Amino acid sequence: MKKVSLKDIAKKAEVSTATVSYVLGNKKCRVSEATKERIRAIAQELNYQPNQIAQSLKSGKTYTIGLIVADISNPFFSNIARVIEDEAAKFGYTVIFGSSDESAEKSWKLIQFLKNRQVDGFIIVPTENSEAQIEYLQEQKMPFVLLDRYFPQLNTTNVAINNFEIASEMVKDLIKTSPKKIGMIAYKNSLIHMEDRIGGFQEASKSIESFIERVGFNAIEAEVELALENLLQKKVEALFFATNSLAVAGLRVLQQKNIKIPNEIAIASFDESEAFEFFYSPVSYIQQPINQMGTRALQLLLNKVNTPELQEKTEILTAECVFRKSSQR
Amino acid sequence: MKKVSLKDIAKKAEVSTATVSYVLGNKKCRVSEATKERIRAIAQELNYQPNQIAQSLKSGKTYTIGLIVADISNPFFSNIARVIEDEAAKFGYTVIFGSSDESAEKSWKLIQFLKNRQVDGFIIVPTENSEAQIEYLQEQKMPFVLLDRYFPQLNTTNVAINNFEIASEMVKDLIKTSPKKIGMIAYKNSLIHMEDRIGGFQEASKSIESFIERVGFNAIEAEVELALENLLQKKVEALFFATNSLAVAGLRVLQQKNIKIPNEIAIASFDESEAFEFFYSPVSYIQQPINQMGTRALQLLLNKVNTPELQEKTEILTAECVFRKSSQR
DNA sequence: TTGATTTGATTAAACGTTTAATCATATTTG
DNA sequence: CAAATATGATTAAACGTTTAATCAAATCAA
Repeated sequence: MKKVSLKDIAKKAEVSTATVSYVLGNKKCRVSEATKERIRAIAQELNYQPNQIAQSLKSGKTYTIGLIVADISNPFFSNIARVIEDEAAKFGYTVIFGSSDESAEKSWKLIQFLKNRQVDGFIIVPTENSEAQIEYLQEQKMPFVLLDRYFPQLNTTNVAINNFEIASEMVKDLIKTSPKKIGMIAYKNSLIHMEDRIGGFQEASKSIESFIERVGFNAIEAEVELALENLLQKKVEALFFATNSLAVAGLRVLQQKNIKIPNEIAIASFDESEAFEFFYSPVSYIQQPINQMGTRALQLLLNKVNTPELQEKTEILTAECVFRKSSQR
Repeated sequence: MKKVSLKDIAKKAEVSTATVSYVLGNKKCRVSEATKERIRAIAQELNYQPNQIAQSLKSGKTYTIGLIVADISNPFFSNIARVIEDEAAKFGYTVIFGSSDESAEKSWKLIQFLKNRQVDGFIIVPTENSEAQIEYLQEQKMPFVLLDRYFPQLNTTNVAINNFEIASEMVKDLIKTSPKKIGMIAYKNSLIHMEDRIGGFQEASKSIESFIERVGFNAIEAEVELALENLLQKKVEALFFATNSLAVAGLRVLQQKNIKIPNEIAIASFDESEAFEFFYSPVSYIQQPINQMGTRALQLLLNKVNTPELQEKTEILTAECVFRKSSQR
């Protein structure tokens, strides 16, 4: 069952492919109504579907965008992917995605890969040390939007949240019962979102003793356990997790060590997780505006795709604190 | 910064585009080493990247596969997507995905959409009433593999799990302390995976009184609450959830109604969820072999893509029961 | 009636590749 | 030394579209 092309329709209708193209493309052109009808009927009959590859080659547009996230299996990113997918579909765009695993090398491979596939633009959650990749895209005049994180020294279009302020707000709540020591578990990641979360933590806890433990991306379980043990030795009375993955790993350890939350230690976390609500002491968390993040990123990208010389801008959306029992001593 | 094409390299190297194509494509051909070197150097210098769109148009292959899941934001599917993505990348394939939301209409739109984008094949988690779509793909000789569910009456290649047996095993464990009544909450979905889970439940609980409540996909929260209330009225002493989403909604209600698990009611669920482990009485669940499901589906698809007349086959992988406290009375 | 305009459609080139067929030139063979 | 072969490269068509340029015939105006 060969694919039906314009040529097939043209042959059957005894006209040129150009005529068929004009008619099916609804271009303004001079073709008699009779011929139009005939062509449309035949197209319908043969169930003609235009070959987008050929269209893309001609037009230089693929109506495809590349989405690079840290890890599509992380609910935060899969939820954002879902939003972007839905929003893109509204405008006739398809989404191709890839996971960088926070590795600049993988990220570069993905960029090359997707660029060869001629995506019209990128939405990228950048990894550490990927500045050069971003600058490369700029040189190539390839439209893109950075999401979740960005590089302050680079003039790019970004969609992010008020990490510093919201972390500070959450931590202030965490220490409102005046503990003497507080701890934070964050990733070993120098990107702005992480630094801002840490900055907010420090700002809010500057009046008391604070400790920060940072773990790598690889052996989260083991490293978080170690980090937590260090903090327990310091006798922290409150604990702030920089992401949901860290919190879940942390909860596991806390539960296992049978530490009473919030009485012995009050806790709160960034991001959401289904686990938070069912932990015996429901976990306070910072809710990111995922829908907005996805739709804005896509909107800004499409703007750039359609208007190349647009000014770069950074959009900072506001997250919200959801207070539950885990932080109320 | 226009894109560099074979033509640009050819001009600079003062040879024909054909020669450049042969050299960069590493085809066996008769070109002197000197020329080869010159061409390769220029390609490197100009940072030539082949235009995959043009290649695809010529070859009829896009090295792209379409993945249609029920909902990419559901961890079960995003995890599978991740596995498929990684596996596909190994073979130089890209994944384009879409969420059907269990709607045959959306599924059809996605199939059309992806087909126009000339994907080489599909991995589809089919929705109810999409048999015609599947048959259409067969007529079109479009390679595809069905995942998670399939239509027994259609001769297709499928990757699924032993839903009946594993559900039966879990339910048998659930009733080993001889409760008199057991309930199940399932989706209103006539597809085989759901029917088999229900079948396994019935088979295992045939010696006692059993009740089945089925809820729609839309207002899960409200419907699950209603279903649960019905079952509570029947005074069931054990409860089996057909999926993680149903279980999470159910746990919410159970927690709110302050029902003691497992003492008042023993529970177990299909699928995993981060919530299960942190529920005060960790939830027993059926763990699906997600890695295998993804890799096998992709493998079978690539086999079909490369060997069109391959025989259809159904691969049934085995899930495992993970017993925790919630089912031990 | 002649020239200008409108109408309905075709031609041909282009997008960036791939690849069979062909063609000079150089080298080997008998 | 002529014929056969090997070497290094080019030509041209094709994939399925789009679209500017062109063309022939019919209609109109003067």
